[in-house]
Amino acid sequence: MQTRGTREDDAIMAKAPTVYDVAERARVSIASVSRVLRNPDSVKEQTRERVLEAVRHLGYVPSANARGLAARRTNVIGLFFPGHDDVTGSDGRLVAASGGVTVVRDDATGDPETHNYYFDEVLRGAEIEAWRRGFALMVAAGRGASREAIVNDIAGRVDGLAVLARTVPDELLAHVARRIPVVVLAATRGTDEFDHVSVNNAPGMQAITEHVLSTGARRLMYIAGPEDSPDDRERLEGFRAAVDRVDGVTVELVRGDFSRVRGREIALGIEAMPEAIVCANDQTALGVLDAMGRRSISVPDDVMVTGFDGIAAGRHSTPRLTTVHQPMVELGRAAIQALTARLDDPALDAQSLVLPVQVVLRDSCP
Amino acid sequence: MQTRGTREDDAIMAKAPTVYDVAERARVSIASVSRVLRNPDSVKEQTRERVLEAVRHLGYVPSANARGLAARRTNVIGLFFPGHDDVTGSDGRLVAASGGVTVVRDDATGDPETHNYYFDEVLRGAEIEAWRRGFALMVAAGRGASREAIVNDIAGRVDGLAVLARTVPDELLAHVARRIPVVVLAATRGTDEFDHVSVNNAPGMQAITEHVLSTGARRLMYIAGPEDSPDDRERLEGFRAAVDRVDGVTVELVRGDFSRVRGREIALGIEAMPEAIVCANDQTALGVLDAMGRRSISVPDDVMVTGFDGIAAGRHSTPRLTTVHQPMVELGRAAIQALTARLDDPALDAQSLVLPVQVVLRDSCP
DNA sequence: AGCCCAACTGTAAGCGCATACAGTTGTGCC
DNA sequence: GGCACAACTGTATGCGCTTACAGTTGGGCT
Repeated sequence: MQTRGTREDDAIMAKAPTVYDVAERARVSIASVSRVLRNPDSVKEQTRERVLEAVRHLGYVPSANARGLAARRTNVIGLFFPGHDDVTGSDGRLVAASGGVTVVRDDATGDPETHNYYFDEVLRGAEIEAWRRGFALMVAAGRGASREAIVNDIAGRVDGLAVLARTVPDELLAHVARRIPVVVLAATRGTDEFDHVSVNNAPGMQAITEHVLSTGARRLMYIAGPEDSPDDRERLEGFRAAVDRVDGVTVELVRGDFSRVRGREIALGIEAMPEAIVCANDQTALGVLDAMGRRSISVPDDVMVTGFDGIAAGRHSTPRLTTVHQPMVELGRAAIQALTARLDDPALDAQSLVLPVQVVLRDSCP
Repeated sequence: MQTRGTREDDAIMAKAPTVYDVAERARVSIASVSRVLRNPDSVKEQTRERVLEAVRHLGYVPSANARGLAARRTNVIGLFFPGHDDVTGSDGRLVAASGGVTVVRDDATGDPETHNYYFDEVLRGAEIEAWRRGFALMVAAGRGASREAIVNDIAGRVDGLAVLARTVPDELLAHVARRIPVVVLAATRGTDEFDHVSVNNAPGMQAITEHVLSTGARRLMYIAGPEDSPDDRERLEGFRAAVDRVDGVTVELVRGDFSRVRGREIALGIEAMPEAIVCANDQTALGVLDAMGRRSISVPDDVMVTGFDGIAAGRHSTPRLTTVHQPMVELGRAAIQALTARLDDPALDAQSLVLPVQVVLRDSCP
């Protein structure tokens, strides 16, 4: 029965072919089809060819579900992080306005970016490492209400789950952890039994603060992040450690929220300008730079500014931002590594990996 | 048989509980367990409570594999995009240098970012839309050699696949498309039968070029992207269309590669400075701005510069970059929408959605 | 020629769930 | 009190694959 290629080529996926279909066409058993796909060397070449021909001809793609069920593992790793709030187009209807081009003028007064580069970088690291190790990567962001459903859903789909600190309620995490290994990112180990991967927040902040103090500055402002952030807490500790070792330092502590807008707001409101503003993250520091630019206050001459994170935008800001670079991509990779290590050996002790950071001196505090 | 909670709570996942375990504990059939999870209202409240208690007590999380197999759909959508080349730590060993903080000075001569924000944005849009519609999102980047394996792998795991143009060989895509719907991003429809989602490249570039010409500029340089990019081709068309409608315009066309480094290189090498440099994307334009800064050539007074994409970095560059904003997040969302539309109705005609763009006037070409 | 063993290949039993269909129970009504 | 029917619940099957185990084949030996 000869079939013209085109005939089946544009068939509208009447029914996805299965091992049975392939086996029938190749005149072998389904076991042989499975072998050709999983362990080609265990099949005679001639048989293998017949099977592969059938695979190609039928457009066969094995079902990962069936495979996962039979093999008892999915080969997928999940990454869960705090959600980008769904601001854009809340009703979700897109209009195809083909031919539509509008022109607007952006005078820099509009809403600043809300985007957090941090997660992109972590995600990139995770993606690279996961596929390198033969795992697919599934991503999910925390949506307020449906968080539990999503976490449960993803937990049933993966062999292991990496979660950003504070994005999943402890109880839910504990529930999930009974089924698959969980690694927590950006938090050092507390009393829980999970693996952790974090960066050297306190020593990093301490080092950059010491650098600031080494310039002779004594009147400092510290713009912190949200109180429930473990990262923020550690950074503040590092800052205090540095400050406490030097006499005659005055500190004004302001609570920010890690955002650029808030950094700008705060900096616009400063009356008695300090000699240096140490920010808990880069976004905040960039907001401060925005404000100083607007107020025509020279950085670093009138006030020095430092950040923390090492996001790309800081390399191109005006002035270029002095900061502590944390290895975000490595963080993602390390999470996957920790997870695969535990999958290989579930009996491993819970580990807590702390990645090194780097103080990067640029123009905002030379 | 009473069991103290703690006993099982810290069990090291001896074996993930299944519906059978839950059913046994709740003294119901597995069908009822399944109903409680999928369709709670179809079960008497009292029974439901017993089941939920068992779920909680046992730490039960349903297997998506088994569910997907039985239900014949995975509820996962895949996103495939060109890979970030795996540059960092090629051997993959991480050293936990806890306590390690190094200090470096960054004088802006080092390697510029290689990172492409474009994909991050698209990914974000896809992620939002997928989960909103009840699909999980699986991401994969194209790795040179193993591309075929990865695409096949992911194809077996998802109900639909979104692919960035030119990242997957046609033949492979055709193979996959016989099993699941495929939508191609950032390319208008050619001869294939896939759904497409793209942006209004040509009209957008035409509009911004017209704006440049409206300032009176007549000697232009155009820095294009790689030749095999459909986006680039369309933008160049738009540029030409604008230029052709005005007399006395001279154009020098240079071939770039969409990267910031290359943009800088090219701009550093310019001898006869044009009145305006129109770039095929923002990264290139930012590189040009870098170069002009270094050469102390004033933008826009001595030369105007425009980009295309609307990445966040352009909002904060010096000077702020005039560009064409393309809705990257919307692109990702639209891809998911197209996919779900086709899943709902496989008989749909292949559609080609073109999203509108927006010319954003900022300081580099006011 | 007969035997043994290596190299293949086939058979069959699940993996954990959804669901059609077949009970079972409880309620309102005559 | 008995019947019809609604509201639940249980039984049984199959989704598409992996894999232990049981054939089958053929070549090298004696």
